[in-house]
Amino acid sequence: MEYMTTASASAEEPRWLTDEEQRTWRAYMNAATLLEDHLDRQLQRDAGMPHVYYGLLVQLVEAPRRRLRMTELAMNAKITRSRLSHAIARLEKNGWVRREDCPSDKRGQFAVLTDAGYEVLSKAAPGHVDAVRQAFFDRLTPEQHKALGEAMRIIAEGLQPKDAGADLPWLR
Amino acid sequence: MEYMTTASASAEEPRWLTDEEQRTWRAYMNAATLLEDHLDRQLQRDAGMPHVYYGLLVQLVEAPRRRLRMTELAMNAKITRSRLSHAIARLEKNGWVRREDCPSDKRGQFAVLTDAGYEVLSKAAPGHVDAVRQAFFDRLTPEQHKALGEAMRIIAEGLQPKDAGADLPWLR
DNA sequence: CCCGATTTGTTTAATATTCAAGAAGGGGCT
DNA sequence: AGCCCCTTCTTGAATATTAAACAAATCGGG
Repeated sequence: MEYMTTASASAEEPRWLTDEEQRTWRAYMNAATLLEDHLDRQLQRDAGMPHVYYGLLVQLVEAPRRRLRMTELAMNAKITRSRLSHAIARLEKNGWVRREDCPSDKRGQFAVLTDAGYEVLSKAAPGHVDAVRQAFFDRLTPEQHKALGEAMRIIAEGLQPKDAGADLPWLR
Repeated sequence: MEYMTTASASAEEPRWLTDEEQRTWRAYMNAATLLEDHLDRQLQRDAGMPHVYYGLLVQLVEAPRRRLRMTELAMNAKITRSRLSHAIARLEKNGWVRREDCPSDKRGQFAVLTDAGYEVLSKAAPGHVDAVRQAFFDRLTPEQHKALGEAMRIIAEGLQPKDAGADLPWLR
């Protein structure tokens, strides 16, 4: 009951969320859920792929020579290597990405954006930007935008500690 | 290329994101991805269910007589009825929820939190609150907290318009 | 050089979600 | 009643993700 304000029977009384914190947390969860659903739907309709897959193509198009090592791509996208393997397999089947061996490390693989991948990205980008703007930026004041950006940077940083044994998705 | 700053070949030049907007959007996506992964992992480990399922139990424990109609529960959780049907089936198999017919509408079903469901929720709640605090609230100033809450409320509202034909998950 | 530990990436199975379709009841209408 | 349309919820198949295990290559000492 992450939201409970009342007492409980635990040994060390947990610091339950205040009403204000609950309201913020639920607003965050609701917005995050609806937003991801919205963008998934838009991209599935207009580009034939979910939002995460689209994000992978974006990472690739921005990378030097349009290619990235699998682990680096997983790190940029904040996902596991397993998930990435499956995703790249699907994108490869679509002809939007191909794999290449890494010359310097025989274990390594590059994911490379193909011309067809570049095409589908170019076609989908304007509609996606519109969707993001309409749902997100167009509704926020500059102050809210700024505060939200800083807050999210802090949270993202906090969830990827530099520690040795940190449980990060791309190292699992 | 939702992040592109450069020109493109589209008919109406899309309003690409500014650098600042790109930074905010990526920070948001990174934080949201890492946060969901973090909470899913914590709850899977400590309660044997993903974060969304936990959220369903929370909705039920707060509802009168610990029960909600399927559509209402889907609406509260911002998910599709199909997804909810599958989720409740799983929670039912665990003995944490049971279904009941609605007397006034023979199509209707209630999802009801069982005592076992209440137990698992009570045991998991403190650890979950800790995780949310540590990843989220403990890192934000009161000002950031406030701004973020307002921003997310606006975004969530914007994504569930009152319009007749709106494409909302629980009406699909 | 050799060995054990680590890194890299994939694979299989289990689980979860989406998508399209459909069964069944409700409600308004003639 | 009969008809049509809408709402409610579920189902089965396709897709996506997680979890656990693994092969192969690299790395760091001895």
